Amino acid sequence: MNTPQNEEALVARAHDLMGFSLGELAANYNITAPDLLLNGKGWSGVFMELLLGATAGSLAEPDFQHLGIELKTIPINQQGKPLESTYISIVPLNRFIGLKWKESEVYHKLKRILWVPLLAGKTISPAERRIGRALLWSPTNEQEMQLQQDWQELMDRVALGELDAISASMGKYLQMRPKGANAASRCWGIDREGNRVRVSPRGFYLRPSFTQGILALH
DNA sequence: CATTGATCATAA
DNA sequence: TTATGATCAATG
Repeated sequence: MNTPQNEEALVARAHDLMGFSLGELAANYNITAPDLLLNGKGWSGVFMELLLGATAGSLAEPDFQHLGIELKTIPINQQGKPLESTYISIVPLNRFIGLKWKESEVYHKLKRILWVPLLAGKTISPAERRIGRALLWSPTNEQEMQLQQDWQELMDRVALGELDAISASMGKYLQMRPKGANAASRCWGIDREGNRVRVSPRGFYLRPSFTQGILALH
């Protein structure tokens, strides 16, 4: 799939997909949707990248590199309410020295997002999910201030090596939670004395209360 | 029933 | 291992 050359083309392409189920669209590509969501958690996101022509692959950059736009699918119920939090990026546990908000991966991804709602639910298979109205979004000044505050509070703890003092209950909009294959996963981090140590990987997530406000705008 | 901590699939 | 894409499931 070729990549859209501008925002308008990207949004138009996303709107053309509205109303289709992922199974219907997958058939056009001779792709089979996973039977169970458990075994294909990320499938709908990857498939939407294909449909819309994303270019970043597994790079730590916005999906549409030339447009500076990040793509996020978001599961919603019939009332339009998000069913899950939204993963944004990995937490830099070992390369955060001097890191400023505007240089962070979180900021670069959050500054412009194409949200693609998927009508979902426990009884709806991946193939049965239907595409809703896509929405191109950027945080308001007020939202960005709060996001930055959340990020700073969490990263301050990281910088002090106080990972054990961080819980998912911190952060008004942006939270920090485990992000790994399992609880035994390890990456490099810093302890309170500044030593390199093995720690469990974390990720930044947007709370459903925040994304609900975004989707409710339209 | 919303939330927090844990988990699944895949690429390089 | 670190990154992408996310949702699961135990718990309060």
